[in-house]
Amino acid sequence: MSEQKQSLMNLLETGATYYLSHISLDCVVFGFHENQLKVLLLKMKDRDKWGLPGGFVRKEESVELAANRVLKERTGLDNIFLQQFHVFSDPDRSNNKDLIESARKTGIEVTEDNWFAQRFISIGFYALVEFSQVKPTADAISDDCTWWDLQEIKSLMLDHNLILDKALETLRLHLNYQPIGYTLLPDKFTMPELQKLYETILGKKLDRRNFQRKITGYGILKRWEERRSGVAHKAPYFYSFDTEKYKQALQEGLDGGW
Amino acid sequence: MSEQKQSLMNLLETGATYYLSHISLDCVVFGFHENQLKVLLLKMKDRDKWGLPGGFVRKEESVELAANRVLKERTGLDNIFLQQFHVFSDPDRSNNKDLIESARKTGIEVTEDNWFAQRFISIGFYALVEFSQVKPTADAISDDCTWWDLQEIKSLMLDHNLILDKALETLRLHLNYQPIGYTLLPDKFTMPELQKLYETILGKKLDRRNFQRKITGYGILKRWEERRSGVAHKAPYFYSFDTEKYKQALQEGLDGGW
DNA sequence: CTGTCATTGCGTTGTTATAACATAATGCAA
DNA sequence: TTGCATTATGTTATAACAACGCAATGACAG
Repeated sequence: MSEQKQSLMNLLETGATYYLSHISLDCVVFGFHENQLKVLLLKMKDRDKWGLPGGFVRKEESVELAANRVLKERTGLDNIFLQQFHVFSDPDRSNNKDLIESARKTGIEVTEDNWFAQRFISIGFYALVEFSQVKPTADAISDDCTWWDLQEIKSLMLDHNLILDKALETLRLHLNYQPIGYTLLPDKFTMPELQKLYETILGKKLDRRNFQRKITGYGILKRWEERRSGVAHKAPYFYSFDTEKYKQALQEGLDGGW
Repeated sequence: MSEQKQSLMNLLETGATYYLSHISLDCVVFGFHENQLKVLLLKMKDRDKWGLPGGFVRKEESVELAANRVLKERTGLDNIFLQQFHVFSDPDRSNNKDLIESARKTGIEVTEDNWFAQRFISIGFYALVEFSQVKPTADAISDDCTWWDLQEIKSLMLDHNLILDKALETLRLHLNYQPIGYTLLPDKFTMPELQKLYETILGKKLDRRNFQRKITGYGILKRWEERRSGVAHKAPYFYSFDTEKYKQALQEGLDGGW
């Protein structure tokens, strides 16, 4: 028996003992690569359906801890920037039809009375991670785990499209009073890269010069003498976030809006 | 046996059959009266502890529906403006010590294995209601249900202070891109009353004239010819919300910040 | 009836933030 | 060397905002 199949059977048998019933969580993991906003998705076993990485809450942990644990398994990363944003609880959102179907494809029948087949209320989290640091790893009910361009994502399993939309909406709102980027970009980045990140999240173009003025006005950036070379055209400066002031801004909040 | 005691025993016996396990909800109900922001609280039976109105989620309903149901029982109101804002899930936040203690005071022993004694994850909602319309009604584990001035609220049961603080924080943020007042004020109100509401929520003074310009600029108010009379000093105009444009503003969002 | 006074309604001004546009500098490529 | 796309920095017009002035009002005291 494959390791994955073993792990799934294990979940089905012991789920009820280790996890809280009725409660699940789903994570919208945002990354940024090649000037594109990416989302980490899992492909359901032997099916064409994709879905968000998710999991369950152990009997002794908080939902935040659970989300961290789940994402550690999917990305290899610790201490991910995580934010819960909504609870999805439509009674018809899931009897886990999709998950049960995927289990069946693995050769495991899930009965109606199984812990896995119950109604789940899902707590939505969004995560902002550094693309290059992530090692996408599938879970017990999935074949594949990869990044998707936000624009290319079509129909997802269950209500995951709804969850994704709500996550993006929330992220856009948070942009108005929170600095964003520290967890999404590499240590050193250029102004055009940071701007592109904002433009991608907001889904609209911004003026280069006004963007620069505004973002530097927050005082959370420090500029290096060094410039990016190798690419064509005038070399842009490298920037990094001033972690001290960044964290301060996270707590105290910014003012402006976009 | 009292009706309340009967209802509590009923809950303890049938809770597991009708409600989802591990999931509860708590509501921070805001009202506005005599230029004060009020919060609806319940007094735990025969104890000095007060707490937020809360409840559980029936097996076939969404958490939003559950919150509406609970608040209908506590306030007599339907169609309350409700907003979920956070999930509280610290594993130590509650083994329902306070509720069990209150049940004991009623003369009911709750055993460790009872449905009531399990760990609960609570979904926080805030509600904005019209003070005068509310008929505060205690529940099975409480003695009393009344409005409290926000400033006078001291130590609450469990983590309810945390929940209250988070609700207020969220409300303040929402003020930046949502019109507020339609559900908190009577049909007709004056500009100073509306301003006082904003000032109370924000916890700071605003300039009369700038406030008027900004709020009328949203185009969600209509002014009556009529003025408030009887009170001393110059009579202020009455205003009402233009429900059409108000709802539109709720959906599309406002821009400014306070 | 009359003057007082706190409050309301409407208006003005100076400052700051924002949007839109201009110009010079840079570094690779032809 | 020149062309060109891109970056860095600067300027200007407009809109938003904060701070303040002043006349009108209406209950109240005398």
